[in-house]
Order: sequence, then C-alpha cells, then structure tokens
Amino acid sequence: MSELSSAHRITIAEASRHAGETVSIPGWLYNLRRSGKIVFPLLRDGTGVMQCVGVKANLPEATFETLKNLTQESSLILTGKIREEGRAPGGYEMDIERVEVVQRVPEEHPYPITPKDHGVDFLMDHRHLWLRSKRQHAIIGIRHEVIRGIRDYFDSHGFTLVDTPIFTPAACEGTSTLFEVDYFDDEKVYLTQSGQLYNEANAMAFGKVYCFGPTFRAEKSKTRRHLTEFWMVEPEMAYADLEDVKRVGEELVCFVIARVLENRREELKALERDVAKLEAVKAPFHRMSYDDAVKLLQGKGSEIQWGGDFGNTDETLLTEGLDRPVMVDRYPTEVKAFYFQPDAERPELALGVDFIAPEGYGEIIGGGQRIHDCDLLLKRLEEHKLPREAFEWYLDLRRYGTVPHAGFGMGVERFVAWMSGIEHIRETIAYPRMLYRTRP
RNA sequence: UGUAGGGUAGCCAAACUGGUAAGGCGCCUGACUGUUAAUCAGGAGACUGCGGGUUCGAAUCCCGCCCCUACAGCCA
Repeated sequence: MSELSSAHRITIAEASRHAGETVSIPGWLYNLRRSGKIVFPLLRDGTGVMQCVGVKANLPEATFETLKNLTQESSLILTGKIREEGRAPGGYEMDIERVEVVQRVPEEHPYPITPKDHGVDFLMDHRHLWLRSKRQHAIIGIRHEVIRGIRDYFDSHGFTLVDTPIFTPAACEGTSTLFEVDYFDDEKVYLTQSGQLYNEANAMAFGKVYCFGPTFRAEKSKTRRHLTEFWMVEPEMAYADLEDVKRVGEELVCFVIARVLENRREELKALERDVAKLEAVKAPFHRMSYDDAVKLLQGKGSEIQWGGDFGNTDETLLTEGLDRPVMVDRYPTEVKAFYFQPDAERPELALGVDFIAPEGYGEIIGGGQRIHDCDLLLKRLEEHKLPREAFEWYLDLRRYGTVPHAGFGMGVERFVAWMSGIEHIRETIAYPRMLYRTRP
C-alpha cells in the first residue's frame, strides 16, 4: 500500500501530534458537506473521524471534482496539512492537497446506512456495515476495554487462564437447553453452557484459574438481555468460600469500571452515558440475604413467594434507588444447580450469590461455593436424576484431595450494556446470535 | 411458547368512520468559499409483507400464512 500514500501515514487518533505537517490518512468517507467552491469531506479511519477541507481555488480542477463527487463510504487516501481549527469537530482539520480514491461507491448502489433514522431490523440485517457507525464503534470499543480489564484483573491477581472445552459430552447443569452437534460416528456432543465443572478440576491443579470464552444457551428467550451465544468469564478458586466470591466479584467489577472510565471517556460521551452513575459504583456493594430480598420485594408489591426465583421486574425492584450493585446470597437449594454447597446452619439454603446491577441491567454475576464432599455430591446427582457415569471424573475431584472451593461467572455482554448505558444487549457484540437471528 | 403492537419506494414515515398513496433522508440535476445529520430550487423512485374474501371501490374491513418489535417465562 506504500505507493498509495505520498506522505507520512498517520491515523486520525494521532492527528493532534502532527499539526503543521503534511501527512496521508487512509480511510473511508463518513459524510460530505458541500458548498459550491468548498467541500468538507469527513474522513473515518477506525480511530476517529476528521473533517478535511478542499477549496476549489487552491486545488487542480480534477482534484476538486473528485472530492466534490465522492460518495458515502468510498475508500480513499487524503493527503494534506494538519491544522488546529476551532470550527472543526475534533479541533483539527486537514487542508487537502491530494486525494487518491481506492474505490468509489457507485451511486447506483449507494451505501445503505444513511446518517438518518433506521429501524432495528434493517440495521441488524446490515450489521456488517452498521459497525462502521459512531455508536456501534463506541460500544465495541467499550467491550474491548471491558475484556482487557477482566483479563488484566485476573492475570495480575494470581489466576491462570485455563480455557475449557466448547464441545461437551453432557449438560453441565442439567437445566438449560443445550445446542446439539453431530460429532463423528453418530456421537452427539453439545455446545458448552458453562466451563464450571472443568474449572473446578483446573482449580485443583492450579489453585486459582479462569476461563474466558463463548457459551451457548438454546433457550427460547426473546428479551433485551438474552443472546444464544454470549461470552462469559468464569474464575474458580481452591480453598475458597462464598465470602471469597463476593470479595473477588466486587473487586473485579470495580477494577473494570475504573478502566472503562479511565480509557473510554470518548466512547462514553458518544453514547451520552451518565458517567456519574458509573463513578458512583464503589465497594462495598450492598449485601442482602435471599430471605430479606423476598421480604423487601413483597413489601414493594411483588408476587414472589419464598422458594421462587426472581423475575425481571423483581431484579429491577431490588436495585431501585441504589447506586451500586446488590449481592443477594443464600438461595433456596431447589432453585440452584446441583453442585452448590448447602449452608451449614440452614441446609435448605445454597451458598450461592448473584450480583444484580443497578439501572435495571439485571444479574451480571452468578456464583458461589461448590460441594466438596463426595457423598453429598453423589446424593445431589441422584436427586437431580443425573447419570453418575458421566460425572465420575467430576467425583474424582472429591476423591483425591478435595477442598472447599468457589467461583462465579460474569456475562460480558450484560456488563458492556451496563457500562454503555444501552437498552439492548444485541449491540454489545459484533454479530449477535439471537432466537431468530443468525445472520450476517 | 404466550400476550400486545406492527409490516406503505433503498431507508424513516403520514393517510379520520373504506373514495384511488403526504412529507423527510438517500440518489440525480442546478445554486452557494466555513459547512456542523449544511441549506435552497427541481427530478426520478411504490403491484401498500404474501394468498384469498367482502365491496361499485380496500393501505384501511374479514380469514389464513410469513416476518419484525416489546413484554413475560428461563437465565448470564
């Protein structure tokens, strides 16, 4: 590509450091404003958008004509001098000297996404192009920061990354529906819905581990909080209990929020996110038992009965008026998975905890302490009618040096939706997979 | 899967108790030397989701199907 740029190549993000220099910026035409003898192409290069100026009197006829007739999203390389300019959005502007059009989008097939209103369905059908627009760019940038923050947190706190398989032989939790995949020789495997069980084995090998990858749920959920394919980070710790889960979860959330606030101001601004709401999220988070949560909800008019799980509106009610997440712990054993350690004093309760984010973003973390006693685990497998043979390897973890251990899972997309302050989770991943949408 | 709402040009969208398809964006032509989703003037572009029915006449009413959205259940 070097023959295409006639001057030092820079990105728009670097432009402020090159004021007074003549540089080349390769990119795409975001928009074009024209006014007779002066044109303002807005150049987009993935790092930002920059207003450029072309004045007829200062340019060869052909160059000006080329600029004037550019079409939206045409690819081009602009060369010119960078100048500080108060009238330009972003504060810097390029005085265009040369233009090289790499591909001009023909007007017979103009770029479909215009700078005006579009419906969700149309935009989702053009998701591969929609990613070029400012809002999507900002959300994906925040997603990147969230993922980097999560990794940095675990990497700097003694956790080893041990990724778990995506093809799994059976249900990890038995409840949710699984996607079935044809394997070789008539064998069936399933797409993972959690790395949990493998994580427990890995924790016994490495002490503190985490896995980070996609998970799949074949539930026919059709809400703004659900995807059939989503990313989850799951830490697991040996010699740890429910309190450790609460402490680590709280630290992780605060760490990642601080990173987003530190490095993604521009994106938050583009999304008109109320950053004061994020800045308010500090430890300690609110702590509440399931018992108290049920009483609180009933007092607020919820239909919930002791023994039931929280609905969507219940979660919103629980954080009503709160500026930070609430951790609800000690759920009835029946509503939780088979592997939860029971409370020593009240065995009808499971040592699990859910973190419910404020502003209606719902559950972002779910986890707890696992059963470490082999006999109890066997009993639970029977109660849940799970095939013992499939869990022999899992039982081995209780036969060879079992220890109390605990962990949790955090859904990346819900976290990103919360950070971004957006309504629907579908915008937090580049290519969302939902109940009735698997394309593009 | 249930309940509710919706499907009108490439996109957004109006059209009352049925009367013969507004407006805007984008595209094309022209004007404009500081535009900020530029503005102004003109132009092209629609078997009103699909199939059937009622009617002199259907975007509008009725039946069936398809698709979308929101909410609920389940969950991260």
